[in-house]
Amino acid sequence: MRTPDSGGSAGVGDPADRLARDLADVALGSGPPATVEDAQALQERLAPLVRQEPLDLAGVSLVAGLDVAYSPGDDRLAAAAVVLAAPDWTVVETATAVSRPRFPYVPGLFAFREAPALLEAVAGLRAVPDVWVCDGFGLAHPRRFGLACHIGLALDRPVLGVGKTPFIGRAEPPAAPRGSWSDLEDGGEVVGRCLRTRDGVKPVYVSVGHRVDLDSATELVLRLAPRYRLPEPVREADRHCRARLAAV
DNA sequence: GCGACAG
DNA sequence: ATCTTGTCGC
Repeated sequence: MRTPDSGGSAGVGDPADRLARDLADVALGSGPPATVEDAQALQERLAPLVRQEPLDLAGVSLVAGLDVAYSPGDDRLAAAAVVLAAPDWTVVETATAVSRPRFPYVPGLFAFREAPALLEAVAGLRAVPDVWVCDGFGLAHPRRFGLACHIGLALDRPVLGVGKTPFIGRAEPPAAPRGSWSDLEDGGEVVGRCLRTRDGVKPVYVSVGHRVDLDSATELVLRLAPRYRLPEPVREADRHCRARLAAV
């Protein structure tokens, strides 16, 4: 039985566990931070909890994709969580949630806008994916704690981020062939990878969210994008959240 | 100080 | 994110 002084791995009284609960509270609606400063401080406290570790790709049979779409007319937004099965990435389950943004769009604080709705959609899923793919960044973030990290810690599952346009850092253009990549560097450290998923087509940016490493993330994204620039989970999630919004 | 800035 | 036509290329 676990007691407060039993020591060892994370218990409910642990600092790490407290932070994880703070994050879940924020993400699930006990209210966003009151100020930009509070939000940034929360990210700084949580960033050290991100873990990078190899992911056994041979054991990956279910992959989830997450994305959000905004309504042109009103202030609604729709989040989608989709699950695809290996090896051909057929969609096997989808869940969506419609809500309103509770935090303004501030570069770097993106997650406080989208994570609540995304986690609401995730809660409607029955499957247990082996790894999750977010539309956005993870460690490639000013405080090394982007959306993919928020989701990763909230779920305590392997998560990686795929961005379409550069946010922070610098990367040399990868060679033209699909599979070529270059380091995305910021402040003297490698925070992600600039990866070419199609011959001669604009690259994507891959970064670690939680419980994966860059090599695993890169290889997985490549496998998830056999035909289009963006990985299938992200494309499907994008398709579903838009459809949900259109479906009044 | 100024510009840049995921979705 | 969203507002937006046609067009070049595989």
